Amino acid sequence: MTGAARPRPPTHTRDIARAAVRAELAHVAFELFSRDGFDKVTLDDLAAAAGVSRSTFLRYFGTKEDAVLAAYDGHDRRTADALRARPPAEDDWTALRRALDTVIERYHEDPAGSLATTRLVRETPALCARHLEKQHGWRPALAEALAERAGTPGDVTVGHTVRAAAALDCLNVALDHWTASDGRLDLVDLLDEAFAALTGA
Amino acid sequence: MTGAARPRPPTHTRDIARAAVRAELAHVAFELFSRDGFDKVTLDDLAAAAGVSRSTFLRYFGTKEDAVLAAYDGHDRRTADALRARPPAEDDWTALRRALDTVIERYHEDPAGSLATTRLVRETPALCARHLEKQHGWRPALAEALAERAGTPGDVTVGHTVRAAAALDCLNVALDHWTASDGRLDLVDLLDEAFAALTGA
DNA sequence: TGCGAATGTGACACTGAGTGTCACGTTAGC
DNA sequence: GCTAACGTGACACTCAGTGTCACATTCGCA
Repeated sequence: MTGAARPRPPTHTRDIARAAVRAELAHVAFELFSRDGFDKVTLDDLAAAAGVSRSTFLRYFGTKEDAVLAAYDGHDRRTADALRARPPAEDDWTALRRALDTVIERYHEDPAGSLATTRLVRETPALCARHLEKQHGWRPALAEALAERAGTPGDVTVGHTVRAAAALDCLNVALDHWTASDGRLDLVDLLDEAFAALTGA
Repeated sequence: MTGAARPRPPTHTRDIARAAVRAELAHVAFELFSRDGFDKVTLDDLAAAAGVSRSTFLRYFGTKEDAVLAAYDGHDRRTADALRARPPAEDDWTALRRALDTVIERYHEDPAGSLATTRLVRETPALCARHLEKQHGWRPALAEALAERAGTPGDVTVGHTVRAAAALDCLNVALDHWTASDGRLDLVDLLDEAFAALTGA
């Protein structure tokens, strides 16, 4: 019965400030990584460039990789929510394809920035690996959303998981080609093509 | 014109000995990891347990993770070869499914060992991540094999890549369920179910 | 307005992974 | 037997990531 149970204080001021600092740190980090290469930049470099201590930087981002990959935070929840919002009668593939529009949106909002980020991630083995790992974590959320759509929440079948995974593959492959084309190819077309290759083959 | 161009000396004795040492090191490492947990075991522990120096251990396996994941070496090449060996008329899905029998075989040869390895990998974030990364590297080889089957070697389409990726997902999801069932469920059935969820949905 | 607690930050020490280098001993080829 | 290549061990080094501590600021509350 101590005052331990206070997860959210009355004021959100701190949280807002914290988010702003986080964004600024991510920005500085991205600039350095792009200029010098991810591996060449040390945590000390980042801290110095951002004007904070190494400790502080690591408090905002647990790892060097996270400073870049934070850009993808929330994609899983948003996609899962979009999936749940699709008409219940819609088949899984269509629902997944439409849910991914939520992700694609972000790329259309800032094509140049998205392209630069994607390119950095794909070209840096450490980032690529960590991104793969994080994205792998999206799978359960999507599979669960599919199970809910099927009217059996909590009962995630092999099928739900496989389809969720395949949909993420489609996204990745489409992004690979989009990046390789320097953003000239249409992301929507690429994603449609990827899904088509899956459903009708 | 110096004697630099001699990639393979007359005798293979060294290579054979090297492979044996490598296998022994992997075995010792696996025992330690299983007993104490991957993260608790340091490179010094491994070296001491194997009776070699830390340097030597790192020469055989570039990273701690590789000492475990070396078990999967060659799976990509074998699967791609199996894919190329399938009848040209066979559709991609069937060919992929059959090619994965090559991988499944290994699990039937030593179910207990495979189960232990798979479990260790899935339960250890660092191993899971590294495995994901390595397996991601199989994709191009499989996609290229599909392109060759299509009579267009070198021309890897979005479809080839997506189907290769999806097939690997099927393998992973099937293995997840197999591991979760302590090896009681049939791996072949699980893999069939995964592919079925993909092709007919 | 002032007090106390929580919180953000910096400084520091520490562990452990991975890299590179060098010297030594063994082994293989001639 | 001589020589060159190779495997190994012993270091030293960099850097990521963790944990701890003290200090300062800020917020909640009286």
